Amino acid sequence: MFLSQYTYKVDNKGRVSVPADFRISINTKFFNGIIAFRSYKFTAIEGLDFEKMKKIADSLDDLDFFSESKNDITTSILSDSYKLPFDSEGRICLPNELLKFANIKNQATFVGRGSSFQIWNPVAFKNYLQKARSNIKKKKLSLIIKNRNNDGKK
Amino acid sequence: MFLSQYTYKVDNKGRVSVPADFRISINTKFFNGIIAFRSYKFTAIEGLDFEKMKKIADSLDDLDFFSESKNDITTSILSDSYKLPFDSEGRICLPNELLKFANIKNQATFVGRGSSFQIWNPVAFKNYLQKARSNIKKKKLSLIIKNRNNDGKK
DNA sequence: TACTATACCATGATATCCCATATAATACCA
DNA sequence: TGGTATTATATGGGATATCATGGTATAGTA
Repeated sequence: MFLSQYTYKVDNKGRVSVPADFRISINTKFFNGIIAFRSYKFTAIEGLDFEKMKKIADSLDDLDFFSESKNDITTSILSDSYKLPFDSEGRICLPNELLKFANIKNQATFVGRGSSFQIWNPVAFKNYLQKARSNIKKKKLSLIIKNRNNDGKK
Repeated sequence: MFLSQYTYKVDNKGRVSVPADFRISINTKFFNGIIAFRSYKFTAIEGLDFEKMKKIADSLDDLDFFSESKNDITTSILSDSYKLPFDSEGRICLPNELLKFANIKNQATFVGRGSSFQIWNPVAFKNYLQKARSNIKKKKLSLIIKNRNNDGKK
């Protein structure tokens, strides 16, 4: 499980160390590295392991070359994804297209999200985190939701 | 699994390098190359390996023998498909008929789609990708996928 | 013979591997 | 508990191999 946050340097080759703690959570049976793609909600990079991406791909793949609706999704998820292998030091090399999208330059923040993680511009993430916290305080939504989930739903 | 996109040059003989990353995903047990045919939904070329083509052929074979439309599909897929072998450098030679159909001239973009891939005119694909992205944002399809993933599969 | 297609060889750019070092975390020992 | 040794981890740079691409040669074909 991916937890907490780590901020590391991005060198001039685009290389970043993946947090050692994240690496032990990554299933490297099929591919020794991670899959990365643009987030749909945030200006950040989504990261997960090969196994999880394969599940997503399989659910998209009904070997149906004639279906219309799934084509947009398949294209924008799978064609926009990158296989990023670890080097012997546990680093990955982030492609320019992703760096630009997430506005990452010299530093990157790895953010744990349970079964996946994100890679942010450190400042952007700090801002987002602050906003998220104050939202929670204002509305105290987190508790309400949790309670509703515990009793109300099956 | 075929992921991400690669844009390569097409030389005056019609030769293109198949992305190295795609090559390792291609099952070359039965045929050292790919199968290519016209896409039905896009102005692009569909690509897959021999094994997957065999699965498609088998699944078509199981369909109703007397259904007109399915016979048409079977005929047009199987008779319009090309076996394109790799040369020693991992290139294929795209037939003129496919190049013309997909409007490919000097450059071609290989697009990963999980268990298969497509070959596009780079500009045409860029336009389509942009459209697909905005469609997803509009309709919030990303959520639909996530949900399908969680409960849909056993 | 002319034309096409396939096999073979060459090269430059880029990404990957490998080694070196610093710093932080941990273990060990007094 | 305090201090030192040892390991793990992040980071940097240079060497190496891979890969895309161009060209030439050979075989097949009409």
